[in-house]
Amino acid sequence: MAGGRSPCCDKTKVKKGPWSPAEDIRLVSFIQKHGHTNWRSLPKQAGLLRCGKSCRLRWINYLRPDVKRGNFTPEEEQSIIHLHATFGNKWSKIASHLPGRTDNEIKNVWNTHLKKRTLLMNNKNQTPSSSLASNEHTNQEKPSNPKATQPIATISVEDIDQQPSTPTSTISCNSSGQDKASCNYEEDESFWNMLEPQLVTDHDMLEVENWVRLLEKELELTDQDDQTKTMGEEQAVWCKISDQILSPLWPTSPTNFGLW
DNA sequence: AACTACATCAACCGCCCCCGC
DNA sequence: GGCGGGGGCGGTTGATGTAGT
Repeated sequence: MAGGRSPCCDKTKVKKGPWSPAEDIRLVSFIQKHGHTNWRSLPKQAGLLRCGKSCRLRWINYLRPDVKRGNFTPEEEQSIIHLHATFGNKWSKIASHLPGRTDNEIKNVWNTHLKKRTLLMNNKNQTPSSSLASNEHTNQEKPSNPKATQPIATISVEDIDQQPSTPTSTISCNSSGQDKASCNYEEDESFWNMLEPQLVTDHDMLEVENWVRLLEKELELTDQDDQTKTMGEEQAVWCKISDQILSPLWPTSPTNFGLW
């Protein structure tokens, strides 16, 4: 890097740290309308004081509608162990075998849980359990297209509810507004359909714009408020978005939400 | 109840790869 | 073929939550 390439953004003019609900909404609505052809210019176009890379990370890891939230199932954990044995620290490669899971999430799970577990196993001179071996064939070579597979796991509302709630991880598949029934959205073809590129009509655009405007108005998330709201207030606002507005719409009624 | 240590995970940083010019 | 820019990846950090004393 001698000679120095230009930094991806002006570090003095970008906001760092946890994302606020208002920023999330801005990013989601912008990507819904325009997609993400250029991450570097996206923050400026979307009116975000963020680095393009930060936007990309936020979208990929948390805001994408197909991101699976909640605890990893034992099957997923075993898959990660096996895939790590095969690929090493190639987290994106491992993630490609686990639909809905991100490399960052997998990396975290490995570093916090699975690494220790495998070390313990190795110390005890044990091979992974027989159940693990039986899972090997079912999980190791998962096609990257999740549509072509059986669901690798079923996320239940209870699973998700067990997660510590953080104000920065909220536009997610959290159907807390629903009953305690499990959320088998992966089996729902409409869920996967919404991930496919679709023709965007003017009517769709209008609906999204209206939806975002309604949200911002209802929650008083105007630009002016962005500057003045305290973090606590933002968290409260975000709980409101998550519990009252997003949850009933997403993912059970993706068509209500947007354009995918 | 207060304090400390440990665990978790979202986010940042910097390097590398790929692709277009 | 070389160069530059953008995107992607992996390592690391720091804030926050939780358990233990």
